[in-house]
Amino acid sequence: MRPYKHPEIAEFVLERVLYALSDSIRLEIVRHLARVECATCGELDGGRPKSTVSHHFKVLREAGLVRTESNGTAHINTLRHADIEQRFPGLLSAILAQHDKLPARRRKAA
Amino acid sequence: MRPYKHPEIAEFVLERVLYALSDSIRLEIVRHLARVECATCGELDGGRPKSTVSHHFKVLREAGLVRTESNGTAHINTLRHADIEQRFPGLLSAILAQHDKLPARRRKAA
DNA sequence: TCGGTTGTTCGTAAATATTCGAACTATGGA
DNA sequence: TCCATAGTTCGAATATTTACGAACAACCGA
Repeated sequence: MRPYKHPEIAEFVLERVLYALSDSIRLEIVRHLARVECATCGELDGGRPKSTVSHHFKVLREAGLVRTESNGTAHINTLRHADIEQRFPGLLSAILAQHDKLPARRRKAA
Repeated sequence: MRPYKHPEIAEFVLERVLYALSDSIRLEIVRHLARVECATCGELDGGRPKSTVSHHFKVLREAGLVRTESNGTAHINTLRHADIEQRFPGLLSAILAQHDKLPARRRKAA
């Protein structure tokens, strides 16, 4: 019994994906998942309340960006990188690449 | 005197761009502009009230996706394709390409 | 079985977005 | 000058999102 419904690739909707990624918290989660391959929700909460994080994961799941699977008491999240790539080639790569090439954002020291 | 403020390339914010494109009306406008190169607001209103369309153009302008310039009484809109490409390489192409390769969406006949 | 851990769901309050009519601005032509 | 055209801005109603505490469910170990 799987409590999560993940959309199939054919069901992905571009607007929904873009919307999911238009939130800084969710975009950060996706970037993190792109680096670590998989992680529990707790590892990605950024100190926010569980219910808030759960909401964002739900949005990401329903967009097709994240797959969540139960593993004991923890829930393992993975980025559906290949699925998104198949449906929207180049999209996720462009978004993730953008992050890497923003060197001046956190630099505050002169 | 130019009544519009267009952000510079360095001011583009990914989340804002994604958000602007996460709305079907705005995405449609962008797709249209990608095809025709330039168009007035009226040509892109889809029969909606002017104030509604004006709002969506404002969102697109502030995200950096569209440039609007007055030309007589009409306002000419152009997609800032090169600017977006420079800041977020591959992003807009991926989004626009997606539209072209969706052959099964409107096919309902067996 | 009792707890502790992990995350979901519910309910509600606050913030944001969307829509659209109405009034307004700017431009160009008769 | 007067009028029509093309869009913007304002204001208000509606809808959607977000945030988060509280209650709940599933799982595991002792």
